[in-house]
Amino acid sequence: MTTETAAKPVSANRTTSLTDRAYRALEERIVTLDLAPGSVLSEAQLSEQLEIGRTPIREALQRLAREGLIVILPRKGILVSDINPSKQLLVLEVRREIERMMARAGAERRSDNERQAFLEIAEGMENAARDNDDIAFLRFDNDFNVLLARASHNEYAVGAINLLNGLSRRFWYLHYKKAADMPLMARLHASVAKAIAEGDADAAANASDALVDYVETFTRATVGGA
Amino acid sequence: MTTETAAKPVSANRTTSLTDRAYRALEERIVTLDLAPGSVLSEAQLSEQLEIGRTPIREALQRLAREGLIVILPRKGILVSDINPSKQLLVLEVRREIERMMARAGAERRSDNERQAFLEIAEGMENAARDNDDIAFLRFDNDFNVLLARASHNEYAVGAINLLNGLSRRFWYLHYKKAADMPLMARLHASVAKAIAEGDADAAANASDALVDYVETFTRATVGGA
DNA sequence: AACCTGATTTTGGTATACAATTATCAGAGG
DNA sequence: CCTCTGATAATTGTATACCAAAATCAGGTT
Repeated sequence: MTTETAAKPVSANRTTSLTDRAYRALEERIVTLDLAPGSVLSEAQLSEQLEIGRTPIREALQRLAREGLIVILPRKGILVSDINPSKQLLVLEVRREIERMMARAGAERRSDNERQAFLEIAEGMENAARDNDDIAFLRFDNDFNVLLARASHNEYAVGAINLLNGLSRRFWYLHYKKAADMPLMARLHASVAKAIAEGDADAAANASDALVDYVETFTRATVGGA
Repeated sequence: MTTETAAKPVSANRTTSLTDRAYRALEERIVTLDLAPGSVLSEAQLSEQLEIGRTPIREALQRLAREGLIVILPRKGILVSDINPSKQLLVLEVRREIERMMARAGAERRSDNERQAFLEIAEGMENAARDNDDIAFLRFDNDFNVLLARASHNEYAVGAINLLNGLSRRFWYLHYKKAADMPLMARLHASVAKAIAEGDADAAANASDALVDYVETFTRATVGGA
């Protein structure tokens, strides 16, 4: 019963498949622009680089293609998709709906533990805004996304939002340094977290909309600036 | 003109990959309950049945798993997921948001051709309601979904809704004969199509909500009835 | 310049083999 | 009878070699 594998000494994980590892490695490299938009990839090349067979590579690539991070041109090649602000607005159009729904669901369905975690994130976000602490903000932002996914108690909403996360994260990674008002974003996040903690679904929905409003304004600004 | 396999039309297969064909075949069999919930599948068995190698079968299965139609138990097997009304309500919770958004977007962005097509579907739906014509309703329902996906001009919304279509269609296939009020559903569809054709985004959103309201009521009824 | 032509590269797909894990089942022992 | 044990089978995960189809490109020919 108590198969307590206390130590995993050798290689880190037998628990994750090579497909998952390939997916995560490639997603990270694309989102952080290490693999720039327009880059040409090939299964054989990636298989050699990552020291993983073609089968897991293929499966990881198909998932990335579904998420819009790469484009597979049959019998021609694979290329990293370009960053398109107008498409980014379409992504936001969908994110707005799902995030509002998740905020509502979180406010109505969060557990006691989750309520406490939202409060801590709200506090952390307000501190990050006050101290202008980028690192803290990024950490709490990630925590917030994970927590909201869990607290919504809707696996299908999580699946839908995960489909969009890659493109969103990449756009953010490219542009946030330029013109993003981090303290404002942190405060907007704090509002959502607080409303969810308080169980006020309407307030959570409005706060979520306000957050997406700002992100959309920011995104539109990059279109005009281009 | 080379190898004449009498039973198989070899015609249109040049354009679709075997992965797609396997996906479509399996999705159809699962949605129509030909592969019943709880059925145990295996890659080797499917590969033999469909006369397709394991690679395309695997890729199709991973897509089906993402959509929640099957569950892959690593190194154990694959089984067709069960039909769970409470999960179905979670699916609807997400569908409601995306469909409303697509209805809005369709009203604002439909082309002239699409506007005309929506009008034809609205008329067809009203006729189907009047004549109590199930077949016509199913046909127009499919046309409507395809058209709305196109007219929304948002590929990411389409991707998100496609994730949910399998589970929705299966639930519908199982239950619609029992208690669904087809004429009412047809009229609700007609309202959405009409509002989109008229370019009235708010009316389209309200009509979409009304449609999902009915589907949700119907779904809840199956929970109580079970 | 325009047009073949063949080599090369790429993904799509098949077949096979092996590894890791789990289920199954026969049989021994109580 | 029941329970434990160990061998065996079954299943997915992964690697690899190979072929097919299609796109690309570099020459060569006209």
